Amino acid sequence: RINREICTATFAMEGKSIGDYIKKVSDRIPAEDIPLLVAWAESREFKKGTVLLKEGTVCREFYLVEKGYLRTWYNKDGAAINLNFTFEGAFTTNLKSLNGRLPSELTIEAGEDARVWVFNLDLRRERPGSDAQIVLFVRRLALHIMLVAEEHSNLFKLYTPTERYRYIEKNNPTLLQRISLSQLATYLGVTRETLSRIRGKKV
Amino acid sequence: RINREICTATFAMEGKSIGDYIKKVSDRIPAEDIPLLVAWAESREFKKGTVLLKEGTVCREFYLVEKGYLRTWYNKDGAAINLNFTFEGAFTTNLKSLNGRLPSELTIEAGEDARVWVFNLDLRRERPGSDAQIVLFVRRLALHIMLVAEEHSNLFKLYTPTERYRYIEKNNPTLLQRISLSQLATYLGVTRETLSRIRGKKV
DNA sequence: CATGGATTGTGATTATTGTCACAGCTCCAG
DNA sequence: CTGGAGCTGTGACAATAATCACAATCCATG
Repeated sequence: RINREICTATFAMEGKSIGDYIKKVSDRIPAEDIPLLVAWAESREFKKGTVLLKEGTVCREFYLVEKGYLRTWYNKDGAAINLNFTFEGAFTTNLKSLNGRLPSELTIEAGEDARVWVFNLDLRRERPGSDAQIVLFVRRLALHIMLVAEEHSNLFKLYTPTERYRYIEKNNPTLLQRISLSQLATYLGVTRETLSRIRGKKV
Repeated sequence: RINREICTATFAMEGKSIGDYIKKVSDRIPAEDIPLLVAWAESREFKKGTVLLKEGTVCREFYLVEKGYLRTWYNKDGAAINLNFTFEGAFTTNLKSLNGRLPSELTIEAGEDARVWVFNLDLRRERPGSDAQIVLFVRRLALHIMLVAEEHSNLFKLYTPTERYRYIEKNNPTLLQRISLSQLATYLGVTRETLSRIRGKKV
């Protein structure tokens, strides 16, 4: 059994600044504009289980995880189906809700105690002059988030459950270390029993 | 058995101009900028089976279908897995390849004889002055395309094969009329035999 | 309108996954 | 240290889908 506390510390941002993660999304953002983005964001703490985006509300924020992780899930007939885990240094939001001003079908909550940079779109409007580069950044970020989501989708469209697990094992082992088997099972579209058996089989 | 020719005619653009479809993607594009976009695009004809985007090449275009349809597929161990069908009035491209200048893992080809508006990103650069609104349009279009793709992904993440078929039957019956059973099967992630049996069952 | 290749339907069998039940394990609170 | 709630592992069985084989049907072409 892996000690969750140690893992969290290991994966924390480790001296990298929020600006570094902004650059990672868009290297075409001029360096002098990054302080504008940083000034816009607000750092907040969330206890494990705290809901950042509630099903039924319109999403007006996006999030950059500094410590801990966020879990995005869909409520299917009372059961939670996990669609995304966002770890340190990564962004998340609900683009469908945010872009279309639609009530969210998804919930985003803290999977561990978390520190998160919150970018609120309504707050941004109150900061004149900084708009052009920020709009550019938000659009790049949106595409970035969608392309990450597409990779998860392809697991389902192209692979069998066993192949999905092997893919995660190879390309995203962080998930295996930090996410419980039951949580990971819905993320891979199988029951916890099936995932337990896949994991038990030799490679 | 439905006659494919008649269907195609029924679903063709019917007097709607390319400008109408641009407006549908982004109602914030000023009317006076639409001619710029229209001037940028080039109308081309493709015979059934012609490849518009070849696996391994970098995608530098996006497409608006005027007549016929485009089929986007992934080559898995020699077998084609269909990821998208783009019909009259809809846009498509490979955003991962286009955005990251990466060789495409996907192929886009004409599923019927087709007439297509081709928007070439390299051509756009040669048209000074029209850039700002076009960049805005391309970004909105990218998000639009991704959100459509997300709907297909959710079929896999949330539904069983039978539920997927029923969903398409209800929300996208065009697919059932215009796509052959074998092609539709890989799109739904089942074998053609299984799809045949699902279709045979009473609701 | 006949014909042959491509597509679709269907049965038999196998493989995979889900469901249900329960035992064992972990870890925190008292 | 001890209970107990919440995970996880595993067996038995049911449900679902894949695979293989072949018959039936469709439909473009000559």
